[in-house]
Amino acid sequence: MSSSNGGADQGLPGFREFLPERQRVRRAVFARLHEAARRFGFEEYDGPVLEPLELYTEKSGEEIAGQLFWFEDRGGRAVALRPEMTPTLARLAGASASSLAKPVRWYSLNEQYRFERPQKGRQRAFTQWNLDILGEASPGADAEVIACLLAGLRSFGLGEADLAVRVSDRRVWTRVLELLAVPPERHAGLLGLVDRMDRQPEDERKEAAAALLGASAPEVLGRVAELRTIRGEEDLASFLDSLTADGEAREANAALLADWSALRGAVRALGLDAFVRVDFGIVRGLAYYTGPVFEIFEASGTGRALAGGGRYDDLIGRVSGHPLEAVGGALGDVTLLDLLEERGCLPAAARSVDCYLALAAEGARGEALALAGEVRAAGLSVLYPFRRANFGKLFKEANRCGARAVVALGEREVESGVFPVRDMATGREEAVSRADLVTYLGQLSGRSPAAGP
RNA sequence: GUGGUAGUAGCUCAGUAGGUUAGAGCACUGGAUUGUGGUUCCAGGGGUCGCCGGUUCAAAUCCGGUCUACCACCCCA
Repeated sequence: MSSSNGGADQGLPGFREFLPERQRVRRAVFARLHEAARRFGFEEYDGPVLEPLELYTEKSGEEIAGQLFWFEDRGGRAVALRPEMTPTLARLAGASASSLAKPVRWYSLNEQYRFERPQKGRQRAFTQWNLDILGEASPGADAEVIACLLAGLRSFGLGEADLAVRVSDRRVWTRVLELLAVPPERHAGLLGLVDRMDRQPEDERKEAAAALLGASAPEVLGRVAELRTIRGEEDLASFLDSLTADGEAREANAALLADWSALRGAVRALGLDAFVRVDFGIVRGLAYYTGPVFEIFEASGTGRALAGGGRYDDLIGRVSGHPLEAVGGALGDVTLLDLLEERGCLPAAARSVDCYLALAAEGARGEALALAGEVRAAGLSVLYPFRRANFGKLFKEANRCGARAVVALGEREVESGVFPVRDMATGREEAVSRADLVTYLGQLSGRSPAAGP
């Protein structure tokens, strides 16, 4: 609830809080992402939350600082909360590039920060799942990254009807713009227009294009619009060749297409063709991509991006001085959780405890605590009440805690040394002697007794 | 940074010709239930109606500001 005036009682905008009920679900979601990474042989790494500001400004220019959480530390050094993992990864990988056995598959799942206005699907602090394959230039690596991201999403029950991977390629764009004689320094501006093509009014776009390209704007815009409609390799081939009659240029086109086809082939062989479509409307920002780029969208409904990535073969060399090919992708938890909730695909995550000790007589407290110690030492989770209560209330409490088993501990049990243990799922109750209790509870919980205190 | 909409109990929300003591469901606590859970029934606690100011005999209600949230733009690594 918002209280008074945006003070310290409120928390910062864009920073979420998770009560246990919600956090359980988040943990369950993250567990599936970890699991997908494991199936694809990715190893987890992590890095600092705080980095030198230059790590980000050098790569993307000074303007980026406006979208970072950054400040001067007490030693006068400009630092920033990480807005993404890739620069950190580039440094880590670059530093050990010569001693790494390539290819490397690394992933991370951690929180990142951007100083932007929060809105649908975007917070200032968010958890992102990052996957990267380093030291491998062939398109099979790109396919693996896409496949693993899809595997993560599919593990929640999302399928072909829900997800679409739209694959583009920065080299194709660069090639087309070259053949259209667009000066290299204008590429970024034009790609920005492409990125906005669905949102920006046509006359506005024409105006911007004219400002950027002068007289050639209509011709270039027409060709660009054509490229955006291409959905297959054959169409792409004839489109590229329609831009030039030069023999050498056409050979270069063919080489590009061969690489592109190899990616499509790998995706097909991995059984993912139904998810993937060619779509040169995808440009992926303007930063450091050098090859195929992709975004994964929610196929039905709002069509917002859930994940994205691409190849960035130059970045590690630029950051670290040790060139290393790289392809990666990332998936954020904000859009993912929204989508899973909308679809009813959130993993079930009920509170649970292996065993509840129903302490109905103060005289049994000593026995209960001793038992709790033994059961916990055996690796089971145990709860018991701090104050004695009637069995009715204790069973209610046990139920609320998600107890799988309840041990009745009253006057009678302490005297007799025999304890009724109730299986809360079936309602069945069995009398168990004190000596057998720990083993019995272990069997009931489905956990093998662990060693150690 | 720009624009639109909204803010009433922990949650979802009722509540305007301005008029005693601001309501419901869910959740929470207690009881029915002094040896056995989920259901049911009864009772209870919980509110400066986001905040500050203004208009008025009187403001949850009207006006201004402010904070926050949501939505869109910018941006999207």
